[in-house]
Amino acid sequence: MSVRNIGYCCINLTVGHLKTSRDIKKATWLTPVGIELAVDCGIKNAIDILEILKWNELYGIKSYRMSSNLLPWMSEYEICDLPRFDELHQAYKNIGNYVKLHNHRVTFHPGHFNVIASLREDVVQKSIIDLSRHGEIMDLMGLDRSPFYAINIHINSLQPSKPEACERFVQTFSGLPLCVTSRLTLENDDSPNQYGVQDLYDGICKFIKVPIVLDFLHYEYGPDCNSKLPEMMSLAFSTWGNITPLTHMSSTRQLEEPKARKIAHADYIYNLIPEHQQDFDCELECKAKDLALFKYQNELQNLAHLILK
DNA sequence: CCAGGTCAAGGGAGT
DNA sequence: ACTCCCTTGACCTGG
Repeated sequence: MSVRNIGYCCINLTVGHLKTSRDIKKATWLTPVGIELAVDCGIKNAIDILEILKWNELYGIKSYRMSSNLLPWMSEYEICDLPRFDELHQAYKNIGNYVKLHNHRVTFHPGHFNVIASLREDVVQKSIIDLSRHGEIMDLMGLDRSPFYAINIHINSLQPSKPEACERFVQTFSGLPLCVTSRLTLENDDSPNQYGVQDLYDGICKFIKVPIVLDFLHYEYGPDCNSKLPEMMSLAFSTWGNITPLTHMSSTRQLEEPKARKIAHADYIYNLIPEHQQDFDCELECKAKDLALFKYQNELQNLAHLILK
């Protein structure tokens, strides 16, 4: 087996009381106590992240994507200026210590509003701030500045053209803080018009050190779909140096709801994660979260049992 | 207390 | 032109 660690994203459906995306709405944020409410959410979210990691450890799960809603409205302030910052920092340090002690891998997947290649300067600036906060939180956790702890995004712009958007991405990248550039990764898209592994490699990775996160479902529907998957895996994995590459796995929702759009994610996985001679980690993007991970592992065991017989 | 409406944000694709 | 999809369901109000 070349898949080393399989993880899930953000929500644990088994332990229902743990929440890591406590948030406040704009109207609440704008009240005089908005900032206290925001940091209170942040501290509670961080405490629950640690509880989820402990639960993961109990079940042998070493890979976990953290929510990007960890700290409400974080683009609106400097984290170190928050009231109760020491308390928040301690909660983050506890996470980082646990991650390192038990060899877990945690990542971020910041939202689609981050478009650092955007033609709109205001969008670029907001994206830089949001990505910086993600990097700063990982710094506060004491996590290495390495794409092992990936901050993974899409290019998310085709304007004014693919090559020019890549150029803008490369330019903006050089202005990002080290806490981001040292961890930033790029994921292949799910549409033939957008960015495949080859596009990312040619347009970005030849110029700056940004590893490619290969999403197996997106590969099916993206520009690379006529290429051989093993070759695309080799190409994506070659961008990781000596760091274990990260991948994403999911199944199309059409297998559960024929009328759903093919790029929508299913509750569970219906295909095996592809194999490769090189080890890699894999985050499952399933609506059923940890339940999907267990179901996949159980089916794998059944399969192995049948093969052995 | 619960159900339902609503929520900061970009961009592209499907209808 | 409008809705849905991606990332993260959870907040908040009115009954």
